[in-house]
Order: sequence, then C-alpha cells, then structure tokens
Amino acid sequence: MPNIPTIRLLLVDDHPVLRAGLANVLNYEPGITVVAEADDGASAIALWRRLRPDVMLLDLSMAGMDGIETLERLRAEFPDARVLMLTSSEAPEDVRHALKAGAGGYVTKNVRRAELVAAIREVCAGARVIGESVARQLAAGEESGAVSRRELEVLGLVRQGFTNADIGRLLGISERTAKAHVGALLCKLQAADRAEAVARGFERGLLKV
Amino acid sequence: MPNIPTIRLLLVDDHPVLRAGLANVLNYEPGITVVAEADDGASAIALWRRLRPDVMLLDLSMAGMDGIETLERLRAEFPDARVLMLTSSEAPEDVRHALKAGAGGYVTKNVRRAELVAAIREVCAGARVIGESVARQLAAGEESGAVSRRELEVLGLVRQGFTNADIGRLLGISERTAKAHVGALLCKLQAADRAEAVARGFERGLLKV
DNA sequence: GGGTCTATTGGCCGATCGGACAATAGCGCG
DNA sequence: CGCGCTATTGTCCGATCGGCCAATAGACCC
Repeated sequence: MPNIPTIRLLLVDDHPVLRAGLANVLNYEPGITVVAEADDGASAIALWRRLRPDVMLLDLSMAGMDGIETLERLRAEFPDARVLMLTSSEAPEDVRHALKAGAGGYVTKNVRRAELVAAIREVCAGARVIGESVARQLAAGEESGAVSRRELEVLGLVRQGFTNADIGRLLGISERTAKAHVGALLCKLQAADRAEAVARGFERGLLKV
Repeated sequence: MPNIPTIRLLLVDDHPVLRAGLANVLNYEPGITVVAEADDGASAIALWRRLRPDVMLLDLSMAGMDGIETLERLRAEFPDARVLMLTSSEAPEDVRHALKAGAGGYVTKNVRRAELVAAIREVCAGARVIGESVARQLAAGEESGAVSRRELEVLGLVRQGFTNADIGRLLGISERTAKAHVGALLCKLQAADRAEAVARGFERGLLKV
C-alpha cells in the first residue's frame, strides 16, 4: 500500500447537529480530515478559497444560496473542484441539475457510513459516483420525455392557478400556445388534467414546496 | 445541584450517518445516554418495550411506518411515552399531526445542539416544546380554516387527476357533493382552481411527494 | 337548547378545459 | 442539408369546471 495522502474535506450543511456528527464520523476515518465546516454557500466558497481542500461534501437544501448555486459558483471559480452532493432528495431533477452543475457525485443522506466514505474517495479520485437508490430514481424519470424550459415555466404558472388565457398574456403568447404547452405537459407527465400535472411536478422535483 | 438521573434516550432515524453523529453528540452531553438506535418504526417500538427509555427522539420521514404512525402505535401501548420529534419538515400539518398523536415536542433538524439538548430535557420533564421557527410556520397556517378529513380525501383524488364525477363514484357520493368538497377546498386553500389547490396542498404539507 | 360546522344533494349557466384536426418557423445534430 | 424537437398559432367541440341559488341531517360545543 503506497502512502496515500490524507483527503482534506470541507463539510457544508446547514444542520449543525448533522454537521457535528458527520465531522466526527469522518475524522475517525483514516485518510480523511474535515478541515472546515460551513453552514451556507457563501462561507463555503470563502473557505474553499482559503483552504483549497480536496473535496467538498455539500448539502442541497440550504438557506440563502442553495446547494446548486453554491456548486455553480464554486466550479466557476475552481473548475477542478471536486464536490460530492449529500442530500435527502432523490428527485431526478435535483440529481440532473447537480450533475450538470459539475457535481462529482450524488448520494442521499441514508447511505451507510462505508458507502459514504467510499464515495468520498472515489470523487477525490475523479470518478462519478451516484448512489444506487438515486440511480434507480433517475432511470425511472428518463423514461418519459424531458420537460422543456418553456413547459416548466408554464407549469409554474399552472401551479399558481392561472388559466391558459392568463398564461398567454403573462408570457406574451397566444392562449392557444399556452394551451399547447399545457397539453405537452399533460402528455409528458402522464397527467389527466392540470391538477395532476402539478402533483407530478412536485413528485418529480420539477416544482418545489 | 441535586443528583439528576441520567436521561435514557432512544434514537430513531433512518439516516445512519445522522444517527451515528447524533448519538455521538448526545452521549457527550452529561446526563443523557443513547441506549439504543432504530432505523424504522417497528424496531423502535420493539426496543421501547424492551428498554423502557425515558424519551424517544423520532424522525418524521422513514421508510415503511412513518414517524406519525410510529408515534401513534407507541402511545397506544405506552400512553406516557415521551417523544420529541426531530425532523426536516416545518409543514404545519406535520406539526399538528405530530402533536395530536401525542408528541411532547417538535424541533427541526437545523436546531443548534444546545437547543436540542434543552428540548430533550424539557420533554422528559413533561413539557411541550416547539421550535420557534416551527411555531412561526404553525401560526401562519392557522389563519385560514382547517381542511376537514373528507376534504383531504377529496384533495388526494383531485391530485390524481380524477374528475368530480369520478370522485363521486369513488367515494360513493353524488358528483354534486364531490363538487361541493372541491369548492370548499378552493376556498380554504385560497386557490383559483384544482391545480392551485394541489399546489397549496403540497405547500402546506397536506400532500406528500 | 341553540348555534356552528360538516356532509350531503339539487339545478342552472357561462367560463374553461382538453382533444383532434392541421400548419409554419427556428434550432441543433449528424 | 435533411431530421427531429421546440415554439408558435388557428378552429371546432363536447366534457368539465366553478360559481350561484337553496335545503336537510347529524355531530359537537357552550
């Protein structure tokens, strides 16, 4: 076994209890050191600048700047930064966004310790790791067509109770076009009506509470 | 200072990492001992039977039996059981359900360590504790009328894309009555149509992803 | 005992929806 | 340079929705 350098890890999560616990668990792991903790995106990036750790363990849901935004900004400044997302959400959209934003890996918080440690090491080595339960969800989502940006915009308005005519006015298009987008949504989300479309939107993570 | 007996605590959460960390943190706290951990409701209750701890720290969202159901079953068997809910959700409905099911307290996972420990002690002492951020959410929800059981049932069907006629058939009532329930939902949730009602349902925690 | 709330039902009607038909323009990919 | 996808718009139509009127019965609280 060659002498593997210790992995220096930056822990970012807005749950103090989880953070403390996690730091403790990880520091026990030989070859991993938690060099700092942050509870929001801004301080996470500031700490990265200062400490240049090997990897960031990043939560998706945080107050202020969320996980994705943090990830994007970090990668804009440090394109080689390795980041492992550690989150509660298995929503396909969240996973897709995270990976597109440059995440090196994505695991949910119910992973076992060994898996988490393995994932951290793999991400540091430059690999792409995705938790298996996450991967399953992702595969399920891929089956039916992807929702386009415009459709997502329309879904957001449907959610707010706007009629097709309203949506047309708000987006500067005809009612008929709005109708077409809603129709596409119903099809892609396999919904019978707009109410079910909204429900599916939440289920898939297209819409957030 | 009189000799206060050590609080024996049962930790229930389906996130192994959080559990390990939390156990560590709490065991550090003088006067608190984590006597066991469980990752689902059934084993939580079994452990309670065997160990008779002083308090349970219980997560809301778990695979299989969820937190509320676990709480209900536990309280049915041990009406005096002290349970502190520790969860990510601030949804008023979740809080209401938990308190109605006999929870002694309700705090979110982003509490600081000191607050958590204080909450544990208070619950053990028989008090009702509610995190302040939680309390705020709860107060906001109280403003508009409460949704009845029947209406909630209807909302669940609306979510699935059923028409009023469908709902009537499914519930063994007339279409007109289903319509009345939907109308009541629109009013209470301040929604313009069923799509918005579904959205509000998710926002309020009436509906789960 | 009276008031409040929920669940139930009826009819009427204009507004809205969702499906089916069909068509044009722009964009990225190979 | 076609091929496919997205965005756009149109018309017609039956189904559905949501608001309006009003009414009865049971449960629960003060």
